[in-house]
Amino acid sequence: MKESGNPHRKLLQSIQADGSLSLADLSEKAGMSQSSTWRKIQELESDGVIRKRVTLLDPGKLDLKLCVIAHVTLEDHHEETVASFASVVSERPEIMECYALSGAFDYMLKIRARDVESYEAFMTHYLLRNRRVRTVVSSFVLRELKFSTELPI
Amino acid sequence: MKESGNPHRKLLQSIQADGSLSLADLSEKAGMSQSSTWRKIQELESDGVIRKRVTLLDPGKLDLKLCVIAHVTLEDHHEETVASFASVVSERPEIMECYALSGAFDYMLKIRARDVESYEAFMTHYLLRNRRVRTVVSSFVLRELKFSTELPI
DNA sequence: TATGAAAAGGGGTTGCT
DNA sequence: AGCAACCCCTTTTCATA
Repeated sequence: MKESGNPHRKLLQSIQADGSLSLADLSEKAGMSQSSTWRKIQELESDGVIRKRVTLLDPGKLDLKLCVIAHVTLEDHHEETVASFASVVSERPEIMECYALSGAFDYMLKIRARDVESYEAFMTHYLLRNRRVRTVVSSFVLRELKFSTELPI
Repeated sequence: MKESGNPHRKLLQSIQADGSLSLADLSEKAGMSQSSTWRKIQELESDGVIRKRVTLLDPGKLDLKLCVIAHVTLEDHHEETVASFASVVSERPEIMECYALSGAFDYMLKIRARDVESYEAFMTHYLLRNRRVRTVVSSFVLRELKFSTELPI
């Protein structure tokens, strides 16, 4: 919340798109000095605008051929029920994304697994076995048309 | 595809989790020499296992308060219909993820917008106005429980 | 040929103007 | 905000098995 000038937006766009750019590259793209660019990045980091830097890997090349979109409803919304579900979500690395939703389902999950068998095993073990989970509807991903981490800024 | 030893897995996990780690950090975590670590990373990059390095930004801090999960069905699956939809998906930055699904709906989309009004505008303009789109069911994200780019390896 | 060590170079970091 | 020095990290080269 401040001066949202063009250079700062340019900077954000650049670091979003490519985390390996050098300060020289970034300052050129943003049209600001190397010093200001560096200081701005520090500011963005301490303000939490920059969450983290990561390396994106190719699931297919790492034997994670299966991606599933699962919709879940719980039996109730008591605090303990919700907390128990949330803890499964945070603990299991197969669950890559999870959102509480408005509408017919309580949650949407994006899950990655090696194959159908390992997904079946994961699902039975961590979701279906849980008495608090009422329904799970799984849709298999046939094709990934887009996966971007770049926010529309 | 070859010797998938523990050190290589450790390396992949480390670069996934933190894209800002130095070679010294990475080689220590993986338990291999700096040289081998460097060479392995080069290999992973040219093999396409490493897709890209990015910086993750906080949507809330950038006035993108709204996240929507939308499910779409098309009127038909003729090549041109599918291609036209795919081009909208690839062009619009608000659409951050899109997957072709098995089951009741053809596609699932994750969309980010500033607020309900701008989402409504985007949706009307790019989805509902498209004659090839039969239905769009939007679920608003009430809470993000998890968003991870780390594959379960 | 593959691996590790250590030199050489470039870029990030810091202080000063 | 810009400049420049420093230092660390990346990258290359060389030596060894």
